[in-house]
Formats: sequence, structure tokens, C-alpha cells
Amino acid sequence: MTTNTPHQPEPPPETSKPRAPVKITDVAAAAGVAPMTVSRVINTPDRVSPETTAKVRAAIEKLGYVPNLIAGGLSSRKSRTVAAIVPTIAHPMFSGVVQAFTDSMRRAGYQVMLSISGYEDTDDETLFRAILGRRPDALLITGSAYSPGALQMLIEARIPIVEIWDVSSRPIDMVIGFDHARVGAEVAAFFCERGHTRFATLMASDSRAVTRGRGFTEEAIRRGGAIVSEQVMPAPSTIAAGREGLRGLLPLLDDRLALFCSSDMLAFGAVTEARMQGVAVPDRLAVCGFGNFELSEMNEPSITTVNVEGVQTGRNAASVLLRRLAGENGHQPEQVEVPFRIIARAST
Amino acid sequence: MTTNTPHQPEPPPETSKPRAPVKITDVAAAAGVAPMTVSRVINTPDRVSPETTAKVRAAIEKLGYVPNLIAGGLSSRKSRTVAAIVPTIAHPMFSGVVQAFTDSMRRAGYQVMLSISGYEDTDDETLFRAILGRRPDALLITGSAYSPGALQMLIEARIPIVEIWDVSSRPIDMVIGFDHARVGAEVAAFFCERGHTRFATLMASDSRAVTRGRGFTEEAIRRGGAIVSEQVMPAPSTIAAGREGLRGLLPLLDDRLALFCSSDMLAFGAVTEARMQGVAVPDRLAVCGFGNFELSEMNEPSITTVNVEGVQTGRNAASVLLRRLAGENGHQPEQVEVPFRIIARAST
DNA sequence: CTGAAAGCGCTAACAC
DNA sequence: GTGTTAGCGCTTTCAG
Repeated sequence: MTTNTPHQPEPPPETSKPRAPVKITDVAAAAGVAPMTVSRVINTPDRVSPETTAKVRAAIEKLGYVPNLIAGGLSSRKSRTVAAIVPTIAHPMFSGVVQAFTDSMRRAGYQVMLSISGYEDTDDETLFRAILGRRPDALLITGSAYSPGALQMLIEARIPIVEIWDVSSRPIDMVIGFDHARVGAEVAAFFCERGHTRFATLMASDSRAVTRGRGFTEEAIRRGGAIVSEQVMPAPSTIAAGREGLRGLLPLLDDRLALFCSSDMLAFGAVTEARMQGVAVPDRLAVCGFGNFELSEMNEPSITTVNVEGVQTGRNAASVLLRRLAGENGHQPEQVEVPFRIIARAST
Repeated sequence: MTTNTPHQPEPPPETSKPRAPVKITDVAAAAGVAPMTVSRVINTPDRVSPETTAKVRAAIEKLGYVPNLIAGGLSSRKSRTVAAIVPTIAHPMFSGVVQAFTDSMRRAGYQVMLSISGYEDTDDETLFRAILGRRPDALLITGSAYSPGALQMLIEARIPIVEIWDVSSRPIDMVIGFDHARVGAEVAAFFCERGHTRFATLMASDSRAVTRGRGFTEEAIRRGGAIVSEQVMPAPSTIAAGREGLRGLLPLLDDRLALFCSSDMLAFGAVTEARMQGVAVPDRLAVCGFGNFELSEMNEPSITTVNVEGVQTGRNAASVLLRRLAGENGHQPEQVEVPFRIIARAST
């Protein structure tokens, strides 16, 4: 064509380098072998002779070949990709889970697709369609209430699924978590053993937190204690909400009170506000949080809390999935209870 | 076959549902149309007649069809996937970036593959190979020192890349961040304007933090101040390190001192330890942090800090990438400075 | 508006 | 050890 083609200037061929991304046939041609041999050098090197391997490696290096795992995955029906859905990564527990999980999976050659679902139940079917459409080899989800349709999609995907955070009553496949009601009960027992009889809770409005609060009040009452206040704050938990919560408690502080907060953020806020208001901690107000953030350990006074191992949970989740993906342990459902423990500190 | 096949029991056909995952041809057959028509119903609905659309939709619904985006991506050479690499998600700044970025991208139909690189420079070429092999349509990376080989891979991938966090001197493509040295300089100016003349820094050993510290000391000296201590703590920043850092400063607190910490975690630790040691804040020791964590605002005393918008950065990063992916603004490099600002509080 | 043919880049399965 | 053939499940392209 010698006619003008205005507004569509072709890129001048200044650099002689090939513009198209290099693929396996390019490498094969450069090395003088079949594409399949290149594939073997990459995936099963021990089935290729050293000389061939060297030739192919050189070609790969020279051309800067990066294998297209998408194409490979389509062919082998393995994406070497796993999806993870968590409500948030702002919470140290979940950031620990995600960090440990992505790390473990990457070591094993898997990439993690992360989805952050938020605490409100949005349209889970749309989310799952977006995820399952990418054909992950496995799935990590955070125990939560899913719609029947969404649940159905998960089951029909026929991939290993691990639910974390909550030992739920209706496990889909594998579960790694703990019993939130029991956490609350143990904190109540902890307070009672220290002679407390008046109790209050300060909970975020997410379902697990509420469960912990319920476990707490039930056990406290069972042991003859009195619940004098049950405040619920909108999730996510903040220090500000903790401070506000404590101000709501001030009229009740004429006598000794034990407060259970659903998060260390709330607990820190409560302790800080107590200091400002001249309420003695732990003499007048004893406080226990949840999550064992660094904050609780390093604050003055240090704050009693419940430790839950996010990192360990993420690592465990990766390891049960990897085992299942490796074809071991058939389809045995696995249900791992992650231990939690109360760490007594200066605030109680 | 009537012979025994021990150890390989076939799954009994108890449920009559098809076990194989349903694909586009199944839907096409069920709806009595060509596969291509099913594809159009999903991707370009306005090019299909309402009646056909209805038939196909019904078939999709009935079979529970979830389109294989991997296959579609191979064909269309678009994965509708983007990768993000951040050093950590434990830091509120980065968790904000990741949260906002994944959210924005998901809204636009993209899934995010997350990689957490850590602060140590591990083998970046291996990491990039794992990521680029999945053919993301775009990339978000956290400005950092990459090896020449790794950089080469990024360039040859020929996809939009946005670097966040640092306005670096050698942008690969697009950049969204700020000048860390200038942050330090402005904090120094802030202190000087308040009459300070003796300064100290407490920095984490990551390169941006060090840059902020250098900016601080240079400006402080330029304005006639004296730097009496420069401590560097191993990354990541912790409250514990802040407390320890303050103890190292005690011998220097005979006179008024202004301390710049590379993170609010360090600043909170320093302020807390100061309270324990009976050092008056801000009268004897003035403290400024970095990051504007909730902690700093809600602590007593509240802590002066530098605000950087993680959420806004993540959202910006998504929007420049999406614009580029939509084919607008050609290949204009984009360099967005995210504003930062000092928030003066009770600790200064 | 709908369909048929071809092929995305790779690997499973089977030859040699 | 290495090569050949035939797809993986979708979309592009072109024809009607």
C-alpha cells in the first residue's frame, strides 16, 4: 500500500527484536527439537538427556521464554492456582492467614487469587462465578453464611475446599478453626476463677464475635455471675469504638466489673479511655480482648487476650489442601481444631 | 468387562447427574444453538435476539454452567487477571492498597493474583516467572530494587505496569507514590518551626524508611539543628522496637529532643515507653510517626504523624491500569504524586 | 442475528 | 529419549 493511512501510523521497525511473545515452538525451533521436548525440559527434566536439556535451556535463556501457564493449564486441566476468600486483610488474624497461605502455596508452585469479601453478605454467587470460572485447583474460604445457590456452586466445582476460622456445623469439605462459643466460655471461666461476679461484653456486629459473646454470657450466668451490659458495635472493630464503649459503661463502674471485648482493638480503646477517665485497671475494671495483637502485649498496662494463630491457620490450610491436591488421603474430610489460649496480662 | 478390576472400583452411578463439568457445547446442545451463540449471550448479549437469549439463559441456569475463563482467556489473549506484588499486608498502608485495589479491579471484572514478596530481596526472577507465566493483563508492583534480569522480564511482558509507594527515579511504566525524602524534610521543617534544635531518628531497615530518615536529617542540619542519634531497627517495625529505641535514647533526654520514627508502630512504642520512664511528652520528648494508623489518633496522648493514603493509592492504581487496559491514553506514561500531610497531634 | 471453521499455546497419550 | 497427533474449552474470523 502506498496510499496514505492517516491516524494509523505503523510502529517503525527500529528494534530488530521480535515483538510477538516467544512461545514453545519458537524455543523448539531455536533448539532444533520438538515442542514436546521443550515441555519436558521444563516439567520433567529427568526424562530428557543432558545434552538436549542443555540445548533447550540455552534457547530458553536466549529468547527469554516464559511458558504460558494458562495454555498449559488448559491442556493439563490443572491451573496451579488456588483462590482465597477472606472478609478483610486489615485484621492481623486474617492478614496472618493470607500471608502464610500465599507463602506456603507459592513454595509449592501455586499462585493465590485473593478475594476480599467484606463483612456484609454481598452477592456471593457472582463472586464465586468470578472465582470458579478461573478454575482454581482448590479453595480457601472463611466460614460464613453462604446462599444455597452459592453453596451448590462450591460443591459442583469438585475441588478441595478448606474453611477456616470457624468450626462450623455444616462443613463443606475440610475445616480449620475453633469453637467461638467455647472461647467466650473460657474467658468467662477465667474471670470467675479470679473472683469476678459482674460482667459486661463489648462485641463487634459480626457473627463470630456475637457467638463468642454468647458463649461468654452463658458461662458467666451458669457460674452465678451477672451480666450488666451487652454492647454491640458495628464491624470492623476500632479503637474508637472501644473508647466509646467504655464511656457507655461508666455509670456501671461503681462496682468492680469484668469486660470481654471481641477484639483487642476494642480492648485497647477501653483500657485507654479508662486511664483517661481515672478508672483503675484492673482493680475497678478488668479487661480481656481477643486476637493477641502486638498492641496488647506492648501497651501499658498490657492487656489480657485470647491468642489465635493466624499464621498457623494459614499454613495448616495450605498443607491440607496440598496433601489433597497431591492425591493423598483420598477424600477423607479433615477437621482441624486450631488451639486458642488465654494470655493473662496486667489488665486482669 | 466382566473380569474383576480390584483396587479400582468405579464410582457407582447412584446420582444420575453428569459428573463431568459442563462446558459450552453442553449448553449449546441443551439450548439447540451453536456454541458461539452461547458465547455471545455471555459476552455480547446485545448481539443476540431476545428469544435466543432466553433459551440459552435457561440452559445455563439448568446445567449450572460456569464458563471456563481460562479457555476463553487463551483464545482471546486476555486473562482478565492482574497481579499485585507487595512486601507485606501486615502494614495498614499496604493492606489498604491491596484491599482497595482488589475491590476496584473486581468491580471491573478482573481477579487479582496476590504475591507477598517480603522485605528481603529474594529471587525476584523466579517470582516474576511464576506471575508472568499466568499472563496477567497488568501488574501492580511496589517500588523496590529489582535485578536487571527481573526488570527485563517486566519490560518484555509488554503489559501495563504501575509502581506504587515510591516515586522512583527509573519508572518502568506508570508510578503512583510520593517522595520519601521530602516526607522526612517536611517533618524536620515541622519540628524546626516549633523551635526544636535537637533531633533523633528511629528507622526501620527498609530502603524507603532509610530515605525518609535521610531527608529528615539533611533538612534538620540545613536548618541548623543537631542530630544526636540515628537508630536503625530491623524491618518490619514493631511497638517493641519503638520501646527499645526509646530506652536507647534515655541518656540523651537531659535536654529537649524531637524524634522522627519511620512508622507509627515505632512512635507508639516510644511514647508508651516514655510514659513508663516518666519522660514528659511532648515537653521533654516530641514524637512524630508515619502512616497515620488508628492507634496514633486514638492513643493518649495522640501521636503526630504523616498521613499517606493507602486506599487512595490502591484505587488510583486500579484506575490508571483500567484506563490503559481500556486502550485510552495510548502509552502515555503516568506519574501520579499521592499527597501526604503531617497531622499535628498531642505528641508534638 | 447466527453458525462453521480454525486456532490460542500447551500437554496427554501414544508411537518410534 | 524423542517425536507426532490430537485435543483442552473457548473465541476470532469470516460466511451466510
